[in-house]
Amino acid sequence: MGVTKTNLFTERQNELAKLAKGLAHPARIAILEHLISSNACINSDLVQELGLAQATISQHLRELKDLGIIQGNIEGASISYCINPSKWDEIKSLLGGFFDSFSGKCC
Amino acid sequence: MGVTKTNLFTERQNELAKLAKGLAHPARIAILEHLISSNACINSDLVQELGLAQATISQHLRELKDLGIIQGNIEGASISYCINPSKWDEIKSLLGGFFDSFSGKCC
DNA sequence: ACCAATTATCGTAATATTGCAATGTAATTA
DNA sequence: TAATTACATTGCAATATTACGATAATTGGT
Repeated sequence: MGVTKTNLFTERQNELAKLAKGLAHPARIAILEHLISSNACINSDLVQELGLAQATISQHLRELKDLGIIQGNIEGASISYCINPSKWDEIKSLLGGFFDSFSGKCC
Repeated sequence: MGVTKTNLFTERQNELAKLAKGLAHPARIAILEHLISSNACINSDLVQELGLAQATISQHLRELKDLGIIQGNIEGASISYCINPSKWDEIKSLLGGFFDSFSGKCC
């Protein structure tokens, strides 16, 4: 039904899936890459950089912000978005732990 | 439009997003965790383990298979699914590289 | 050949996501 | 204060995802 049965899964499984979903769009990957390389930037930069409409970028930024992956500092009339370092580390170790849990032996 | 403008992004960005999308559902996380801990298992096990219908599990397995994350070996009437070690490593290093690209310094 | 078990596929309904034009809001400048 | 700039939000259309019943397709045993 397009509705995920969240209650069937562990909190960790839901959390991992939610974070993965945050990364599950090339525009959001591109935004994060741009934030990383620019070491902070603003929405209008991104509209130039990617070829998407301002409303669309704003929507993607909101998703990343809601997940806590990025944070926006109001800077006069514009907003300076950047990576949230602590959340970034949290996700990194959560995903890292997941991928490390496979021993490499199989079948 | 619910349609991703793939052409706007780099191959790497699209690849990362596609892999993340594969992990972007708790059922698929649960399937992978189960495959890891069981060191191979079959669909009917998963139907017991998770509380989803057989058709739904089969659909999630197909997605993971299409991405190359898992592989299925026919074993009599049933199928023994397991992690694809080389693809697992590939994803691990791709994602790892992405998360390592952030220096930790910001704003 | 027949039947049961296992998995895949099809069809369909419910919901989610993506994208953008239009509009709203807040700070900035003229 | 009116115009401008920079984002955010709303509303909507197109498409994707999730879930499952029904129904194939394949294999194993009788």
